[in-house]
Amino acid sequence: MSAEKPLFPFVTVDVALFTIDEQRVKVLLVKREEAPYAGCWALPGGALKPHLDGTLLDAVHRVMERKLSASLPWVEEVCTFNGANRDPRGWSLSVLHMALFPMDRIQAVAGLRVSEVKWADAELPLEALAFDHRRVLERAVQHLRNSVERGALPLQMLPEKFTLTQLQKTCEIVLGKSLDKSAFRRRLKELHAGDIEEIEGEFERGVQRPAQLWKAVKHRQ
Amino acid sequence: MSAEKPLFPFVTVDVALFTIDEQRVKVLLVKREEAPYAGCWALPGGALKPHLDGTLLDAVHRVMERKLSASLPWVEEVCTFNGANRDPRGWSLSVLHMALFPMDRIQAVAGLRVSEVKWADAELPLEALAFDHRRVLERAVQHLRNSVERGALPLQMLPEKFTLTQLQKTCEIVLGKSLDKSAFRRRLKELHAGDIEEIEGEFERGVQRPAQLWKAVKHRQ
DNA sequence: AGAATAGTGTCTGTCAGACAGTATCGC
DNA sequence: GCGATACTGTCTGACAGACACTATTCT
Repeated sequence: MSAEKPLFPFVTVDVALFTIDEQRVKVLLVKREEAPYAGCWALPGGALKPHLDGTLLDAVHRVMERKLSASLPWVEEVCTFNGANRDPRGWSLSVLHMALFPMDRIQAVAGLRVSEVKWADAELPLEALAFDHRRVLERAVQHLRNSVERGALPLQMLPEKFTLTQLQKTCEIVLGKSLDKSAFRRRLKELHAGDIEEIEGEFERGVQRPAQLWKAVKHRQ
Repeated sequence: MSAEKPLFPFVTVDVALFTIDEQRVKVLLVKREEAPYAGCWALPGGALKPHLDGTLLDAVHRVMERKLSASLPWVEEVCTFNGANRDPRGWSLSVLHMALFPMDRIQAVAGLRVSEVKWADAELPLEALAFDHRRVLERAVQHLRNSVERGALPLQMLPEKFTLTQLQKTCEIVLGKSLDKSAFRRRLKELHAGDIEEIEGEFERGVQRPAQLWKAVKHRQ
């Protein structure tokens, strides 16, 4: 019950917010303004505020809306990182969440405060991150990849209207390997018939045969 | 910052401890002695004590050792249950863990304090459980099943020495469906060559051809 | 016509379930 | 030998990757 041995741990949420840009998986990083690790890049996150947040998910949305001025279309709990020694301020418990962000709205975020927020390559975390966020980020990337590997569609990374080729390319970038077009579409028809639907009469045009546009079918998350 | 709106949530660990008995998946329940839900059966668990526990996993082991007089051979974090309203005492965050227990040591636990601890059928949770533990248990069962479905072997539910038929039967009980012997063993050879090994010269004998005994290869968890 | 990409059909090798066959014990 | 279960080999159907073919636009 002394100051060094508090009865409660710090409870925080950390968010790995992923999108796709320049053919790479990107993650949102913020520059820490306060100690510890002031000036270091870190995953966005913040302390749970029981008087404001009904659930941890509420905390995630509250914290991220301040940083994004936009709401998150998809959030998923991944796991916790906890212990007496991972934060110099004391016993901390942080719950990692993975979130997805549409690639066509990157600018709305990146343009905000360039010196404080940036989209970094999620798979080349060259620089040091605050706390144990390097490990945390690795787990989040792994979670994303596993989800797609098991057949989940990262629809929330895409624009509202997208082509199947875009969807496939997104999966390929996440997985880091190329997929067969025919097999990919066969699987879509068999397993994801209820997740996406054609937008009748709308096509993406270019120097080629027009591509059917699709949209995600809204499920409650 | 008032008494009604504390700055910190309760942080607890809950444990779904599974084993196999009478051809069924069983889970350990304890009878609550204190309010709220006094007299109700619940999943074992307890509050994190930052001055005693280096990590949440330490808390799990500390809490369970008091109830089992035995250590847990396998513990895995599953997910959190949290919110302002799930515990009448206030904002609570409990981290669910799944643990496995060897079927040949059930008695060592069940015999302790029969009125306070019992092994209940994990898939027929007929009676009401304290808090939201019914949902919590469902998630834990689902986690166990998913793991085995994806190919994990629930080796920690088995005795130290076991036959492949026992291992297969255990998987079948968890999955709730029968498996093909030939395919099961083929997969063991291909994917789990490093996880189990024969105990040379040791066999399970009965009114039949003796069955080779195997043991789990120790990995750090 | 030719380039470019969308979208589809077919082939084929791989893998997993089905099932039958062989092996080895107790009685 | 018979019952019982351990263990193994082969067949086959489903599925997924490979790849080629057709379709439709712009230039």
